[in-house]
Amino acid sequence: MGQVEADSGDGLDDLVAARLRHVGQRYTTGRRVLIEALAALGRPATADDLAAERRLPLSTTYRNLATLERAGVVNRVIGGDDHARFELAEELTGRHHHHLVCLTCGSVEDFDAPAQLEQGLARAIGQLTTASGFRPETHRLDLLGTCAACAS
Amino acid sequence: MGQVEADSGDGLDDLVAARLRHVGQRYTTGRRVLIEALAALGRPATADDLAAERRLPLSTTYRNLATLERAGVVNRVIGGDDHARFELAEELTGRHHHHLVCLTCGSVEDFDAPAQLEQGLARAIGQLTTASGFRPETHRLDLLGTCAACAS
DNA sequence: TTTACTGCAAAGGGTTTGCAACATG
DNA sequence: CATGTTGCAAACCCTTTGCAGTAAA
Repeated sequence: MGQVEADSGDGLDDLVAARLRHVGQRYTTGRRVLIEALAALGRPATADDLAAERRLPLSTTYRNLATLERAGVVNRVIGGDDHARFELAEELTGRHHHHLVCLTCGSVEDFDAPAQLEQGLARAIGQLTTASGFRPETHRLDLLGTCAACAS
Repeated sequence: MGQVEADSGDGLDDLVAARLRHVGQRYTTGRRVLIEALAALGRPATADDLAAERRLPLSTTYRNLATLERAGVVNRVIGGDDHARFELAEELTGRHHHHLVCLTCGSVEDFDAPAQLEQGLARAIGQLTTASGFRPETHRLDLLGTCAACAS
């Protein structure tokens, strides 16, 4: 499918607005704030993080993150604890990546896999499709371990 | 570290008993039932599944699964919904594998990755160790999509 | 007989939702 | 004006825990 690229701030805004319109939703201030926070942070954040940093009510934060997820603008990420984390969808950032998950504090960082590994993955996934009834849409590759902060 | 193999039923029992003893816990009937159910099922199951099938109280099921996890006998698996899923640890089954996660119903199935892919993964992980402060311990590779049952 | 385990009921904690007021197209 | 959105508070639901009784070493 079409991979869309977003370079600077306002280009991203336009894209988000378009996607929201596409599912019959508005691009309100609260949602723009969330997008800005996610773009600025550059790694998966919990709803708590976002709500606290931008002084938003938790309920609205969750609701808007859900809406943005439905619009294909935000992705939910599974971390190391029971907090859901959110990041900008890869389609928006134009950058496929994976996650380093800290088993101690639950934090998540981004990490780029070598191209060769991605190719191997794609090949393996292609083979699998025929073997079982499962229809793969995407994959997630996480490295679980200890982050720099927790290792010290 | 040492990879332990478990062939038939009672060998597995002995292994589990040893691991439990090692953390000062007993191998009770309830725990044996859980291990049996997990071994019979052959794929990640929710606490609900296990409790319902074997007529066990949910609380005891959760508690025993936690104990078994602490003993290194059971692993917690992240699925497609908010239910935690559990499976026998790879050290016990002697079989490294990954998961097919259904985005529709949340179910999880096992799947073996090609050896070549695993090698590529190991290599990429090795390179990463030096590049960042993150210390990887293990990895998880999940294919997200639609299971055979939900595709129909 | 000491220590671990069970089962019930109640509490925890992240997430979602009902509802009335508000804002936006 | 019609519809989507907000914010508070309450509900939800998976999971954990306190406690009194039971079973195992």
